[in-house]
Amino acid sequence: MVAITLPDQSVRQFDKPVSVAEVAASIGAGLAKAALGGKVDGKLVDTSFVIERDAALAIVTDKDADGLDMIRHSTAHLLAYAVKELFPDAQVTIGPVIENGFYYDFSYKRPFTPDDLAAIEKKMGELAKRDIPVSRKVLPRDEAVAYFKGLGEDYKAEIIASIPANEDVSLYSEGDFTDLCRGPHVPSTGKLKVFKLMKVAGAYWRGDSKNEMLQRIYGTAWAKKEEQEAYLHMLEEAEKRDHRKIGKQLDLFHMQDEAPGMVFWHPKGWAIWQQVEQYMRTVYQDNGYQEIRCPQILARSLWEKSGHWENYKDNMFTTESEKHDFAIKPMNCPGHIQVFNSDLRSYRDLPLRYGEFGSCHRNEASGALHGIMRVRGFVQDDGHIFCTEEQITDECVAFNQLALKVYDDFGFKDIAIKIALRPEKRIGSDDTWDRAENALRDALKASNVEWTELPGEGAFYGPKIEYHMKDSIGRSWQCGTMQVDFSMPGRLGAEYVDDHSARQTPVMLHRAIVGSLERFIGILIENHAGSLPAWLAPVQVVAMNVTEHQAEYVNQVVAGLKAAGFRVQADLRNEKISYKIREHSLQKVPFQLVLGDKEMQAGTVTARIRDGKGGGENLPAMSLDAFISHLKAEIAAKR
RNA sequence: GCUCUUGUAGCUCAGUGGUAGAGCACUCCCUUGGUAAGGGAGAGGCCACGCGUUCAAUCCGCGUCAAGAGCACCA
Repeated sequence: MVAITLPDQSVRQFDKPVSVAEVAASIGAGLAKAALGGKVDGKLVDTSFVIERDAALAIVTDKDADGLDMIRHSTAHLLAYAVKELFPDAQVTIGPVIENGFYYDFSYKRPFTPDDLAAIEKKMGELAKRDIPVSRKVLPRDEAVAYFKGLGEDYKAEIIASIPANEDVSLYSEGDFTDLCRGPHVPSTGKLKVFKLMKVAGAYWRGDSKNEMLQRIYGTAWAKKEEQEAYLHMLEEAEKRDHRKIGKQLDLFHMQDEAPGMVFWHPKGWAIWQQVEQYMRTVYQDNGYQEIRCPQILARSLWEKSGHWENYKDNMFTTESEKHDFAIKPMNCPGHIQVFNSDLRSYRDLPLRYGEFGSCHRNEASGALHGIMRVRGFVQDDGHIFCTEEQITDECVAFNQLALKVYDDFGFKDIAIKIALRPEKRIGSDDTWDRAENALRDALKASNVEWTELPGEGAFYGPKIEYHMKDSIGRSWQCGTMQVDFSMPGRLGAEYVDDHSARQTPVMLHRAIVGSLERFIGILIENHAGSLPAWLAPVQVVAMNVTEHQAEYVNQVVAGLKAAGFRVQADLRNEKISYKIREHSLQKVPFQLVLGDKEMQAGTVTARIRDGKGGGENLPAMSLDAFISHLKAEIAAKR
């Protein structure tokens, strides 16, 4: 007798071992048809899996996250099947599930073209329609190696050969195609209905840049057509919001060949920058940080002490003067330690918090550069806190609160917090790491927030908290970080005098909230699709005349708004009012003042608001003072 | 850095082995028009850079630089 416990805790008795498919069929024909796999005592299996003894079973369908993963994984195999049909001499390698889809890497004598992709996708559709059964069999490892070697699939053979010799491996077959795979897979290709191949690109065999470059085909797959359409729509939306495109359209910045990875900020882009920087400056001022400024270029001897010359040289721009080597700073922390060291510090001075909008340069690999999101020259809201080990938790609690407030002010409400824990390669004793990691956990616990932990992802000198913000189309960006560092203060000779007159080395906390301002502004642009809220908008108000009679009145209004501290422009051009409105609408100006004879005679302004519903919406005509109050309220609310 | 793709007017893009075209933007003229493009004329390019092949190269080949996608990288 086999007793199967279903998720609703009901128990079904079977008089002999029973497959997942049979259990599904015993529940209902609909479920039998929908079943993609099963979860037996928490382990995902195929529908053909035979349950030999009492177990808990959940039937997996496309309504479960596990089911969707199975669909994606099986679609990756379908892709490989189609490629082998069309290009028999291509070799298969691996094909995992990734976020929103899957990929499969092939070794082939030439790159696949877009035409190839279309042909492969068509073939996949045909193979899916034929509803070919997918079957699983198990072979001893050595037999499997021989099998794939015999097929000329050297990469597969290599993968299997790295599995321990005494283990069996599972093979999945559909039609003439057999692939090594841990599984599980959907029972037949007909379950795969919604998929699309996205792009092809190179990728290294086993992810190592020393290895051969393979052809990677990316695809997306979903349970329902509408889900795929929503996903494709999101991608389109992301493309429309591309900060590089909007940066050009709104005349915010440009980049050119002579300065790869570095930004030329135009007046409007720099206006945004100034808003962000000035805002972050008040954050420093209001939270116990002292702003400082350190040199851009420091001598090699300092970088040798800090360890950068040895470990980070490839990423630093170096220069030389009168036979001495220098490096342009890639980060601000060594400079901040110099300021700390410039005086004899007491434990009473701690925690000592320094902040800097320091310009840093890193020689990033050319292929890593991306618009203003990944650059070689950048500025961070970089701060360092010198404190004692006992103070770490309190400082992290305060920082956590501050970071969340800043994200909220910028309109990011959905923040995921993670702690990156000790990596394999690290310095410091396990005891120190225990204390540091627990200090971060305690801080987040005390802050009453939830977090996830990332084992092995910490920096070599200490663990860190990471802040990931979700943007308006659901993408996640890591910006803020709080890192505990037990190493650099000692290396660079930072000390303070404790309450027994003994010299101690402080702990240093590296922290940033927005991170690189370049990148953060890129994120802001994409998050708002260029329509920045009034407090950040480079031009907050444009005042325009309907005919030239009101030119003088426009100038008066503009002068009044300027005096009130707003970023405002006049548009007195000899163009129709609808033409001007269109232009400033495309420029995403939040408020457009249309000033004609009506307004001039009444001494009022009519404001057309950007964020109104439909094509365009006006505020009621009001006095200039009333409009100034309205604008001030908008800006104060950071809407 | 690696693989593939790309580089033509300020912008978005056509195009050809015989030194180039459109729309928008720009300048001038007409127009003074009330909520997303009024009309006309004009100016504007060493076709990324260098070296080859050719009678002739923006186009073909090689190299360099830069950009894009992905990979690797992000201490």
